[in-house]
Amino acid sequence: MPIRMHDTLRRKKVDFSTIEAGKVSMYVCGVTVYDRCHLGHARCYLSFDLIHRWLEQSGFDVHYVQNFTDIDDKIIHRANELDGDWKKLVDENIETYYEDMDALNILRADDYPRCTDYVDDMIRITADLIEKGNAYVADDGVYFSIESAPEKYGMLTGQILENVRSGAGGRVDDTGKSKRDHKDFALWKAAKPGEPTWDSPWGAGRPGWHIECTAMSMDYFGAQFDIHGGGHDLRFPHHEAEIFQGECHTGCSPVVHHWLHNGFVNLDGEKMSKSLGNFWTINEILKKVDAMVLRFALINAHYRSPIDMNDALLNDAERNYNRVLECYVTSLKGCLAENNVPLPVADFASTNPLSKSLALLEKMGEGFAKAMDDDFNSREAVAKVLGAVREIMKMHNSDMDAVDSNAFSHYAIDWLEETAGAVLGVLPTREMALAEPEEDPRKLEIADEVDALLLARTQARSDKDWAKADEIRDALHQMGVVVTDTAEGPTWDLA
RNA sequence: GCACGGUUGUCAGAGCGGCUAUGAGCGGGGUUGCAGACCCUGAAACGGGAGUUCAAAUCUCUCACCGUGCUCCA
Repeated sequence: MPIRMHDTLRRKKVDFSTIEAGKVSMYVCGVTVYDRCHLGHARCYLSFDLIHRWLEQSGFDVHYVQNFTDIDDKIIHRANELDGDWKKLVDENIETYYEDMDALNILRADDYPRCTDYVDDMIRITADLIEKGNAYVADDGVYFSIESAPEKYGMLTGQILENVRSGAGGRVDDTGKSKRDHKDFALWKAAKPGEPTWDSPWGAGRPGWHIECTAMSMDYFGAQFDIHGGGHDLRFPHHEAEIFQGECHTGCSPVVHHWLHNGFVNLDGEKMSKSLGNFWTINEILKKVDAMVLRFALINAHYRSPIDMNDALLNDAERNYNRVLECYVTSLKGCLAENNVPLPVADFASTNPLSKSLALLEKMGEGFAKAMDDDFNSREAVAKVLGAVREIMKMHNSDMDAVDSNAFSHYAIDWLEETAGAVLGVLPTREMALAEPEEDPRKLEIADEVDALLLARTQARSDKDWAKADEIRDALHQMGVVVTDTAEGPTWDLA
């Protein structure tokens, strides 16, 4: 079954086909490194991580390129607010970018080009566009002329040339004064005092934002490539500008065969933005929430739909994630020996519960693949994993004989590692899963006191002195300790 | 104004022509002194109107409402 994906340009799901059989060229717009990454970046690169993983899992050899925009107005402004050293600012933020993404178990792209390494290419492409009559030199830079290719306007977003708001009023940037038309966009910005500059045939200056991605993607992939991704907000004008540049420069139409855009993150129903003060950096949120729980929460939604991030969503994710984890650990502990016993044939109609269960899990596995094939529907895929977890736990809790239990545990581990592990990326390593959790120092401090109280409570319970037992439990609550009674006796943890 | 997307039970949110998911919540049961956790089980929805069809949450038209973009943005 072919993979289907939603192409922004064609505005529908299409069967995925590659330029070269078995290989995928994928370019995703990276971050402008003027600050730490926030939740929105996490969502974007997580979306494409899932796409990356599923394409690999489906047998494609994926060449994944993601850039860093390391020169731009915001970087210059931010550096000037600090010590003026934009290179230092850029390096620091690239460093923390990797830290944040690694924490979220996002697989590295194959290449992370920086746009300042591509200024020569951008100059070459700009010169070619001028020669072809698609761009013109003005007082303060070089601009792409929309009028030279009006048929390409609004391809991604359906903007109609006449309707785009006229006037460039309100631009923070004071370049753009000598544009012939307000819709034209800068390919090269003439030098301004105090800014980093590069030499060019049009004098000193620096490249425009849009031309970067064209230069870098073409360097890796040539005139055409399979997938171009990015945040929903980049469709206009950034990606439309790329279509103008790339297609006019190469003469290829299309340059990009599949346009993929991920949805945004809202916070408590409001758009996440700095002006509203509801910006969460990944770094901040990971102080409160386990990275795998955050990952689980973010993939538990289709990549194109907006996510409303709130505590309920995170609590939900935590509960479900722990369920998956528990199932994995139980299965790992269930493997007592090498598996050399064949499992029974999977059969829904069988009276053997193991055989029936295997049939169910097989079907869940197929459902998982079907969900991912259908425009990378990770939410549906997560649902299949949770369904399988329920089934696996049911079997673990049933009275299988030791041989079956061992064989089933091996099967369950394979199932989970292929889906929740390799594709969804939410399983820890086997070693980490089996490792005893490190004791919280706060817990050790009060352990003796708590144990003494629990002992008294156990005594009270066996005396059926419920009032006293509950009194002790309340006292423990006051200390921030939660008691849970199990068949093996009471256990406790910090709230 | 233009464009794109959406409106499904209490909530979140899949479903893309013939049973409807999943999770939380709620009801019943089990386990439990109780609570929690866990397990089993149940009820409950397709924005309004029209059309196509043997059959519509699903396709078409229409109305209403919501979100996002049109400016640097993942």
